[in-house]
Amino acid sequence: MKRGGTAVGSRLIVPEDSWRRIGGMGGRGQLKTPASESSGSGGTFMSAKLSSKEQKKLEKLDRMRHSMAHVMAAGVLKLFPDAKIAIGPPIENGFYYDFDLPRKLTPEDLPVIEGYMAEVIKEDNPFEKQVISRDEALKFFAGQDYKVELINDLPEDVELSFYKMGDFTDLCRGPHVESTGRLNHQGFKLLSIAGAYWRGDEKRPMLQRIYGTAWGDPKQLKAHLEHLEELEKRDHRKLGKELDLFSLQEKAGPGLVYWHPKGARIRVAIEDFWRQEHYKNGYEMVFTPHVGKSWLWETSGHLDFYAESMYPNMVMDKADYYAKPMNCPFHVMIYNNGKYSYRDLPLRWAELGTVYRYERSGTLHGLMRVRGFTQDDAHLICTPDQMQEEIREVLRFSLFMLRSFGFEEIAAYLSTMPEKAVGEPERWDAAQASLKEAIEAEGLDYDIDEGGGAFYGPKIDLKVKDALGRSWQLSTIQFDFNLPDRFDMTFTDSDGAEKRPYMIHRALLGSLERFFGVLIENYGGAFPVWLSPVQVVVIPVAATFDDYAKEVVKEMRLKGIRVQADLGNDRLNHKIRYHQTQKVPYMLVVGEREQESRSVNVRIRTGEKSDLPLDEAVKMILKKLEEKDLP
RNA sequence: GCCAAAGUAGCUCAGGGGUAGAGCAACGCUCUCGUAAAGCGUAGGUCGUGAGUUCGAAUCUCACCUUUGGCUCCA
Repeated sequence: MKRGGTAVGSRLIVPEDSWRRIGGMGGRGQLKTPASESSGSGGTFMSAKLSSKEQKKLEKLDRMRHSMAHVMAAGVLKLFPDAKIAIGPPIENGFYYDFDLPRKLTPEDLPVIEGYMAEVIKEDNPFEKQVISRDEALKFFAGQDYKVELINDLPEDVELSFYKMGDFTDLCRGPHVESTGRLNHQGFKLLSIAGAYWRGDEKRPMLQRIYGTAWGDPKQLKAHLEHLEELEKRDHRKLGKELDLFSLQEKAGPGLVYWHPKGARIRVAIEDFWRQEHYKNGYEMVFTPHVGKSWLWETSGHLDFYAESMYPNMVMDKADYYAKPMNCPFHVMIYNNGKYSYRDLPLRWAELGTVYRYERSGTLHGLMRVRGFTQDDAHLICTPDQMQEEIREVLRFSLFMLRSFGFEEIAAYLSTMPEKAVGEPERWDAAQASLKEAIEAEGLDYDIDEGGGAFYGPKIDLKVKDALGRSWQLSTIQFDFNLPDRFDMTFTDSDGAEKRPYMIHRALLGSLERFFGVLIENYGGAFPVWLSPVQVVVIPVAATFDDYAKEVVKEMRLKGIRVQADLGNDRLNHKIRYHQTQKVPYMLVVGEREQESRSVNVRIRTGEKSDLPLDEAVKMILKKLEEKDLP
């Protein structure tokens, strides 16, 4: 495969999800996304930072979208008078409503429903609120099982209200717009149909959900739809194919990533930088096995709490082996293989460790959620005295790494002690205080998720905002009060006593696979020069100049530049077009003029052109490499 | 895992009970070319896998695999 075509399609972009912990264990229930994630339009990064004016605007949009959900339900009831209706809240950029319908919806139903909705809007029906007693409400919704359940589940002291709009009445807390005329009949679009469990519970009935987007006017709707198109263009799965970066192959197992040579070039660039910076920051590298005997996972507790996320056992010599879902027990094994004193600490051990986790088939998603991935993992083992300094340093290091990859907007989330937790409260307090202190020292915006930490320790997560305004959780710094106990880790303190060290897990980029996916989408495949798989292509205007082109390649390759000549039989225009679609940062066109003056005509990916002496061009490119800049 | 949709050449897709199609890419030849697609030709497919219906299946049925959109944003 060499030259890919283009693709068009239409689908919703998935909100960022893949929330990966790096250490400890426990079920999925312990995963918590930071608070303040979901509200607002256009993807609010830090809801707390919104001005009151922006807040008001959002409230207005939310109200409009909520009303739009009612309008859609009214439209669906016209199509299916027997439909059972569930819930229909406003969401980011739009709304949805869940239905229990007599037949499966098809995409062809959506325009029909849209038509009904436009009619309802034009009718300019007022939204009328009426407070209603529980009995009346139950009577009204007799047969509407979901509504009945909702009513019964509402606390006794809550005032129930109905909103009536035309002949559609819904149990609703409101608020709504005054009347449907306030909605823009050209400002909404139904986007997709999806299955959704009633109340998100997989043991309950599967409902049909219709998602829609709604805006104040057609212009905003258009802008939003264009934004969705842009997201689609940048989809890492699409770009991964077009730029020949990676693949996932069903024959060989879902959720397992193949890094092709061009993707591997990028990964190696990332890893080289990563190792170099870790050594500069006082880390040591370790390498640990991919599998370990059950003793390890019994001791760590993974087999008790994490088994359903692990690949099943392999039996060899009558012993059970498991592929590692986390690196931490192995790092602990290295620690416990020796004896350390306070003089040896802190230890900072890093590993690009590949782990395997069973993810449910329906949750796999390109590089973003996979079953085998490489964490840029490290464990810090230190004395209580060193803890604060270690946290501050690791946070500083995280920010440096993220910024090196072009992410400038970074926010922190601090998750604190949950109800069920291991470790003494004093240790939690000390750890939380040091996390908070470090965040403040770096001047980061942050939110606190009270009680949102894992049972084994508090943590800081860092989220970055990408070029399209989406936020991605990448770094995580987590205390672990569990493994040191379970593995009985100790160090000898200055008073000769054996004491328990602090252990901190951390991943800066998260997983290389996911980080790669984020990078691809952030740059839309047009990477900074230092990450570009092919940095320079030399194109002779005719075969007569092949030798000079080869000479230019040789010269640049010696300088460490990833360069190749395109000596194919194709036309110049064709070659330029191809390498442009491959988003190669620099094309050097060479012909008679250039050969005679030992120069090159530099065509930058942006379309800019300039004539430069060969050695100047080399210098310019090396500078961009050094600065990790775009071309 | 569950619901829905999809899987046809390396890529993007059309077709649809009766000999498998296009464009791009690949390969060959011609042209020797100055900044986003030269021309002609050749080759390329167990139509996701397996079973079934049928004289005949890529097409219809069923099962499985994989992919895609969703599955705690609460009346």
